[in-house]
Amino acid sequence: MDENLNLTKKEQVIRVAANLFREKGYAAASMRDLAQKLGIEAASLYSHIKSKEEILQSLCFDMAAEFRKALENVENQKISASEKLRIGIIEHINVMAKDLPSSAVFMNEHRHLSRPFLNEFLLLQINYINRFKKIIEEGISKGEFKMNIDKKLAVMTLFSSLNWMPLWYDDKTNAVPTDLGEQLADILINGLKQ
Amino acid sequence: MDENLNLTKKEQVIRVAANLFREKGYAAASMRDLAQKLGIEAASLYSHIKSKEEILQSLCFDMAAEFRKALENVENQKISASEKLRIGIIEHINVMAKDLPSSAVFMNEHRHLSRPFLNEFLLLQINYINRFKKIIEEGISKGEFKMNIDKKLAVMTLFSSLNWMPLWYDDKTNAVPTDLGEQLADILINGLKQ
DNA sequence: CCTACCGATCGGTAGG
DNA sequence: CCTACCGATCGGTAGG
Repeated sequence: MDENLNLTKKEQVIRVAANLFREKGYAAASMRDLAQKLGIEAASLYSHIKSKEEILQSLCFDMAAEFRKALENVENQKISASEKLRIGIIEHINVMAKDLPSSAVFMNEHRHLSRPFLNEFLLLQINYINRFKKIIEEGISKGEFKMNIDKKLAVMTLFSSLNWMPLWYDDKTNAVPTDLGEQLADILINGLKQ
Repeated sequence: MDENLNLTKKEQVIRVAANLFREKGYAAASMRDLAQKLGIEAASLYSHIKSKEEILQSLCFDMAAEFRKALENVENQKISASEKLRIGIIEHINVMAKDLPSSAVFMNEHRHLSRPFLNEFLLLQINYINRFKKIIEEGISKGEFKMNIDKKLAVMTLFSSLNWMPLWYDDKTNAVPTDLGEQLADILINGLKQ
């Protein structure tokens, strides 16, 4: 079944939960489903985790931390805005590709976080988006990007493409993550047009 | 509360349900929630609808039909592929803007359809995506678009941007739908670069 | 459209 | 990690 690798039992629970939450959605996935996939009784889950929501919190905030870390390495480099955008996209996609189920949960299920965790999560997300927006603004002010772009639309287009990827990307048939990132950056920066 | 307009009671139920499903997700939204928003008892809902899922089916398949209809008007025009793509995007966004809650449900909640409805829905969706893919392929073969584009990536980028829009678009602060469509088409076709 | 209610399932706990 | 179980809530029906 699932490889043990070097994961603690708690990590295994969270890993299997990520797959389940992605598949059925958080609300529709029951702890009994999760227990069954792990080969134990539902009550036994609670020796490893405090609650169903604790799992969701781990998944959402751990992914958020990964994304933030990856972007930090990009922002302070002395390169053009297009280059920053390109590398930022590649890094984001690489983070997702390392854990597609968690990425899908991060994107689609975070709304089931309870307060105050939901608010905290949304703040992190807005902050991350704004950092990409600044890169786009830098590109505009330096004359690399067109002046008349709708910045909000541009950044939401970028994020939509990035976040949707875990829903259709397949390791087996698609390009390796870095190539995919390169191509996505190329489409957004240079367009489809010849 | 909610305007009556000229809607039948069933249509009112479905309309309020769209808002509720968008807000909480289909699985987490209860029929008691829905009844409360309508000012009636949960049991009374069943004089108007057969089941919770019937509502989801209406929402998903009605939106699907709207999208298909809009695209048909575009495909057979004798215009360039870029023009078809541009108009196709604008039409898609106009359909969504007419009913943002249903659009959000269409995008995010269709996976809760039971079989065989889920399969039927997915076929419609794949068909629709393929029709956009053909426009992109036409653009490539006619030399309008770059030859070395990853067609699947291009079409998924397009769809991600389109489908994500109901989650952030706000009638009050954002551009009118047609302008938004124009700008999105411009970003995808011409890119951000100066 | 209501009251009254059903069986099923939910997340979680007690105690070992 | 298990058995046994809890109160709450779910979608839905019967009968008016």
